[in-house]
Amino acid sequence: MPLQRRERPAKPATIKDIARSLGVSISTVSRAMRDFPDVNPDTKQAVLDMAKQLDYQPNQVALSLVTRHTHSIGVIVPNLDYFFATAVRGIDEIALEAGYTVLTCQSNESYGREITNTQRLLNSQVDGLIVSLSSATSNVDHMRRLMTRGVPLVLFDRVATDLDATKVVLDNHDGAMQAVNHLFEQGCRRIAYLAGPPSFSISNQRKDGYLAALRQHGLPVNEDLIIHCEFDQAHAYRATEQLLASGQQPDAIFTVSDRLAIGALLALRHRGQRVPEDVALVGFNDEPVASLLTPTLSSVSQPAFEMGKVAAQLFLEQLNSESILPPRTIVLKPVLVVRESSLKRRP
Amino acid sequence: MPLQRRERPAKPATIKDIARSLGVSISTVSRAMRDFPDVNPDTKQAVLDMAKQLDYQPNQVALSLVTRHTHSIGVIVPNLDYFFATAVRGIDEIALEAGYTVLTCQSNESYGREITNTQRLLNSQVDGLIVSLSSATSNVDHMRRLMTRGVPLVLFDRVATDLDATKVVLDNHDGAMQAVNHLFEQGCRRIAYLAGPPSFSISNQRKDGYLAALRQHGLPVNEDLIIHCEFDQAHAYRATEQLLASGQQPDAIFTVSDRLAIGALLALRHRGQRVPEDVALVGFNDEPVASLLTPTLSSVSQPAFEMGKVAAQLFLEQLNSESILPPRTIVLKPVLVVRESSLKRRP
DNA sequence: TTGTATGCGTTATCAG
DNA sequence: CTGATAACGCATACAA
Repeated sequence: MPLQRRERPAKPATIKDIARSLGVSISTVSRAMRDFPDVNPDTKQAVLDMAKQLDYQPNQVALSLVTRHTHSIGVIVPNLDYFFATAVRGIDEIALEAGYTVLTCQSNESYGREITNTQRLLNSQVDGLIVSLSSATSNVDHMRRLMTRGVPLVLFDRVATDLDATKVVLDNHDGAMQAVNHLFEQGCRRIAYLAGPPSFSISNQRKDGYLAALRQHGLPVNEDLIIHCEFDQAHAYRATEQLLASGQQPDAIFTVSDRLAIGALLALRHRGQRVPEDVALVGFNDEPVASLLTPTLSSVSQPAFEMGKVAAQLFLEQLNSESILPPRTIVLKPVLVVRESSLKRRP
Repeated sequence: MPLQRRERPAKPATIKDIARSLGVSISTVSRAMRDFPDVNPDTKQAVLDMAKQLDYQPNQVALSLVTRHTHSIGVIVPNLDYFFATAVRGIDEIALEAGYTVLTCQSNESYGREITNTQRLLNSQVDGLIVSLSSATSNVDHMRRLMTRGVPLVLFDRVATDLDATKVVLDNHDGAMQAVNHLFEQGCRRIAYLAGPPSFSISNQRKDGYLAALRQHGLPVNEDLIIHCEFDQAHAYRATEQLLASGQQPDAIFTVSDRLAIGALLALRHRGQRVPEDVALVGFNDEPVASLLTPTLSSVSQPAFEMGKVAAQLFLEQLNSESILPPRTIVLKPVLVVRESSLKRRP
């Protein structure tokens, strides 16, 4: 006895089917469907009825082949953590109301995957790309090629300095300065910086801000208080332990992300250091978890949602322009959110 | 003086361009590109060279129009929180190695958006859909229509009971029982259940497990200890306050998600209730935040990544089958992770 | 081994 | 108001 198997249903109806069963030409159907002026109301109604009856759905692929655009935006992000998930929502928001569909891919912090994703999205004929680079990406020739080919492109957050493209970024320098200034005001003088990988541009911009703030307050720069580590909690934990074990006792740690701050917090706790009494702590990103930690974590807040929205707006602007617009960079301002982890003095 | 404007670059090269500049026919080019057996090695090399020289990229849209499939999978999720972001990574993992691209859309817990997304993805000719339903979705006719049209479909996590489709779900009943059993063993006898909206099937399955566990232990069911609220922290906070104010003092709260558990935890803390001494707490999802709370949160862990992978596998299986496979449901088992918030007794 | 012709579903141009 | 027909970029059956 054969397995229960339902049959494949009939192929989807096309305008051709509508035309045939109505005895009119396909061009008439095409026009009727698209609400053209010069079409007999009766035939139009008949077409619409038949379309409904046959459950007609326009084939976007065929349409794209003709019009050469798909009304879709390719988005490539390194991962879908809180920050990027929020930014993607921002992109989605704007895209949706403009009638665009957002196709999101994760590069998983891999250069190879970023290239694959770029290739695939492009072959799928997305109308352009909004990209945040993977941490492993140092060579941006693949992005450069896009621009050469005239593909609309907007980079956000993780951008390449040596690429002359439209960008949306955070003022990382300023964010770091806010954090360090705050720590200074709290009486901290030996402020450590827990950084990401040395190749990571965002991390370096924040480092510059950190250094600038130290200079501004006449504090010496102690290279031993600047630690680089991979971008996850476990590495931050080890890096912090190392820092404490080295005898370089800091009285504050500023980290390049909340995730690293969490690693640092756990290490501090493990070593019996009180936060903020012994060591104050400030993170970056202001993820929801910040307010749930004990102590609650001070953090530099990024307008992730806004960032996504702006990126999408710039993208659409570029798309709708006749000529290629000269690249520009929008810089958004971060805001320091002070919580318990850095409050040594009550005001 | 006119604005600086670069010109639009030339249109992308097609096989036709290659053919013309080589003086061969397009079919020869087509065959050479795809490594067909019967093509002269010399011409083949010439084609490949020219393709590189012209920076030829195959037009996926045109190809799709012919082959009737796009090698892409549409994914619709209610949001991109930790659970879904992880599940999407799982889908991505499997899809990538099978040569498929994943196009992710968020319904934002909106029924309307879910329909729009379905429509758009379908018109983009994705080869099928992997969907987790929005919380606002009660009518699943749009999914039913997909199935009628023979569109491969896999539902995961948030599925519809009245839809005979292929599904990947968690054994929610079992997860809830594990949680309540554990609380019972810890000496809790007045165990409250903080539920999601009454229409929410996952919430109800967990409720059934909760009730079953109570029965199993001979505990009475107290309807006042079952509270429904919206799916966010703020509502959970209010609901918990209400529960405490009502005089129905529970000695444990089991919540339908970690997010609700956090709301409950904050409310308990605010009311001066100690966790776990006065009220034990167990959440659901085991998000990373669980181990960062104070006290650390016991939670029922879902294999989100695995769930995504299985969903993608079932999807591909369906896609590669000649006939339409009879729908089946894969049930994954949750694991209770015990942490401080529910440990009244040290073993 | 290579070329020709046709079709995928739709829009657009040009005649009726 | 309506109908042919070419075109979009590619694959493929059929010829040569």
